[in-house]
Amino acid sequence: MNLSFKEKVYKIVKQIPRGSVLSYKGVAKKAGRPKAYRAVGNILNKNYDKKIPCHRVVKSDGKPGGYNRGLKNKVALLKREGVIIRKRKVVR
DNA sequence: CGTATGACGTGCA
DNA sequence: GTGCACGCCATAC
Repeated sequence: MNLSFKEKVYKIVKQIPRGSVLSYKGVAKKAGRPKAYRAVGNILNKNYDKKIPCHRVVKSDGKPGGYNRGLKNKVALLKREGVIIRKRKVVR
């Protein structure tokens, strides 16, 4: 594979449609490494890119997890896109 | 339900 | 070359 695991993760996250969220584990699975959910969190939190809606990636519990640009901003962005946040969790 | 622990894959300093 | 952080799961209390 030409692409490193992190590059695959970026590609998956970039394909997340507006108003939708995906868990770190879900991203890892789509990236071909379902057991590397830990790595996904590490990569996305440390490597923010404007082209990557990493604010649409949350924990399996629906909790926001981490965010390089500020956790409050992450929640605000999600709400702005139509994602409802209740008790620090995503309502589904 | 909240807190704690152990084990895991990957990237970075 | 080494250690750290990240999130998830199971188990325990």
